[in-house]
Amino acid sequence: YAEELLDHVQIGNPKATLNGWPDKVRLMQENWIGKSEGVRFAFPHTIQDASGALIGDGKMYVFTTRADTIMGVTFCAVAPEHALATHAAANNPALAAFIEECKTGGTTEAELATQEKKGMATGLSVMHPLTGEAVAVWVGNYVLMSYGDGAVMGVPAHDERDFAFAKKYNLKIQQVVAAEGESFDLQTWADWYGDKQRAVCVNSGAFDGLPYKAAVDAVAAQLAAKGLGEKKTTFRLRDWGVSRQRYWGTPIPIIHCAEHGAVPVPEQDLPVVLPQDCIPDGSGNPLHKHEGFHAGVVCPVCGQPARRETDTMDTFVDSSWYFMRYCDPANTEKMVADGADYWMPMDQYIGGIEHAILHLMYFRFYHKLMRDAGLVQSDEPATNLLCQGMVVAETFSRSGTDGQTDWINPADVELERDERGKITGGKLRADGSAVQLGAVEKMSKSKNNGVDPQGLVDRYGADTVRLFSMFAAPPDQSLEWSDSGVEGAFRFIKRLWTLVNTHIDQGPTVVLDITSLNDEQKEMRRLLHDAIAKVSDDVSRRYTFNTAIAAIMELCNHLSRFDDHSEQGRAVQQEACLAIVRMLNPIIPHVCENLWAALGETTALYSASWPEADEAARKKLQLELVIQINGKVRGRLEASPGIDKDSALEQALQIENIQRHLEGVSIRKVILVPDRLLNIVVG
RNA sequence: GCGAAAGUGGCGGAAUUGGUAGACGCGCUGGAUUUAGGUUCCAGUGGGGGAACCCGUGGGAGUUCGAGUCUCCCCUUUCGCACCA
Repeated sequence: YAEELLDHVQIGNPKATLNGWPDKVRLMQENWIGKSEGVRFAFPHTIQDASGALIGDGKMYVFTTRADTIMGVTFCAVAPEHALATHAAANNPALAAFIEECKTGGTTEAELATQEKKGMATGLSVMHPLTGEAVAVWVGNYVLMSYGDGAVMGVPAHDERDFAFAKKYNLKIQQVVAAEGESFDLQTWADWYGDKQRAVCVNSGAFDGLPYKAAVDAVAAQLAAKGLGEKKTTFRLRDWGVSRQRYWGTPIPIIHCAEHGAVPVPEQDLPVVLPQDCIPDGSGNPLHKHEGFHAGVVCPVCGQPARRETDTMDTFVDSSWYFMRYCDPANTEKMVADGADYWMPMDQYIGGIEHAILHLMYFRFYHKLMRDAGLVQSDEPATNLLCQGMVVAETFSRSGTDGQTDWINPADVELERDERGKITGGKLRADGSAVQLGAVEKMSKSKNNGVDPQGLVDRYGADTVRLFSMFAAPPDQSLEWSDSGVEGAFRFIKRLWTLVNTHIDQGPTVVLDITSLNDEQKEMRRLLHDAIAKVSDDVSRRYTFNTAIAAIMELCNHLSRFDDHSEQGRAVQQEACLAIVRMLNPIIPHVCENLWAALGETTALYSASWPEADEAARKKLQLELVIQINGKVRGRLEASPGIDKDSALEQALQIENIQRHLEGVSIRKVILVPDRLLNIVVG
């Protein structure tokens, strides 16, 4: 499935269907799948093992993306675990010791990054597939058994790692690729040596003059003619071993019989259920030692006593399709039923970035597997993906009595600020002692900077905590926790409550008659319907709930200044209040349900429709045109929408400040951005 | 080492298609109310300057009438991968 997993997720691939996924995740999956197109070919040899058989049938296979440089091969390197390495080490204690050293080498990131490229000659040689020359085989600590065939061709002139290796061990460096305007220097590596784009073959006989792609094709054709190789696509993605020696996983329904081997549990005996009394003691496979799990188990074929499979499945197996059970919760007969056809693929999946290449790869793979088993109709499990950010908070510390750092919870700290308001440190609430301000970090037990939302829910209510969480940052960014930010959210809710109730206290309103409104009332409605349009777009398309809330706050600020107690003025207020309550309902539902009823509505708020922007109401009566001179703002003027360049310029020239800036210079050009700005270019 | 993203006031963040940088909120300053604290309300709040104005989106170049936004180089931070032939 590697190819299909790549095609559907790859950015820019015509077959891609996951365009609603973040680019970051798509790229991570692409790199993880690691598709690499090249040539797999063999170096023939006559090396025999102890029994006299040819090792690998006399062929040492390698994989390369640079077949065009095949005439520059001056050595080969194999992984320490390679059969040829093992063979050579049998009579070579120094080599055996080197191989052991490679195996014990560190595998941490830091160790790998600094680890030196090391090797040792095996004394063996293989034959170059095209020239027939002998090529020495080395063991290299940088060659991975798990990728390709565990062996590589060494072309030091055109691979940076091979170059370093050849320098270190005095191996021959043979230039076989040239680039226009560059000269090759045996002493120092230059980036162009390995650049496919600029490469043209030289010193390569029949291939001379060919650019990269043509040379690869020609080399592959020659190798194929000799029966030694062909073009091949290699993937970094490997098989998924689903079994685990764990108690807590889905049992694998297999019975092991001494005579018949691994036999599937008959369907009528499914499901195999985990024993409830198994207590893992940390040693060995817990189910293997649990006799009750095997009691009475017989081979389905011969009926003789047998034992169950004791490995369980990786929990990633379960998380790869659990969500489809929600589509048909009452169905007890099938793995998935008709509901999955209706609901899948899911429109929006939300999860942390930490799942980018584990769960999110497994569940895509498993979905394709289920599709090919006829269980689901779709190709992919989720159309859109949102990776939410983490919650972070400031850290506070002080030195403890024994010299170690004590981390103080932010809830116990009184902040100290300088006159600008910058936080400089803090004091412990309990005893007033100074604490040191640290970095803003992911909430954790070790840094003691976690905040319990329950305490805030008790104090301010769930709506306040919800509002702050949505307002503090866009959902895909990390959210910095701030107690004063929570208080700000609480203040807004109180202001909203006062705003709506002040309106309600003035009594019932009449039906809005938009034809009879004055300019101020029209302007208030324009602000309202602009806000509805923005909030609708933010919530449904952009998922920027923080800016949606900001737009509603702004609208509330305008509405509290709209002091119109006329019948139609109050009708406008009623329209605005009802729209605000509906827009805020998903975020602060408890408050909104109350306000909705108080505004005189008798149906439930959750069944009310989302407000729609009235485009006619959004037309501006007057607008402010910014006047720039050479791109700098020098004035503004009140204008009617659709004002043309000439009349805008004419009016702009009346402005005193504009006149001053035009003294002694001539106008070269005038640019009008309709209804926004006028730029006068002078020189 | 490779790949990706980001860098905007004191802070979280806004600026959606190259068109008024700093929306909204926090914090801070001043004022009103209050016995006081808290709450609430009003005004101010990027920097410099008396003002006109100048400077300002990590640094440096460039494209453009116009750049936070586009291009190139550099710096820093964060994330991902790990010798991938």
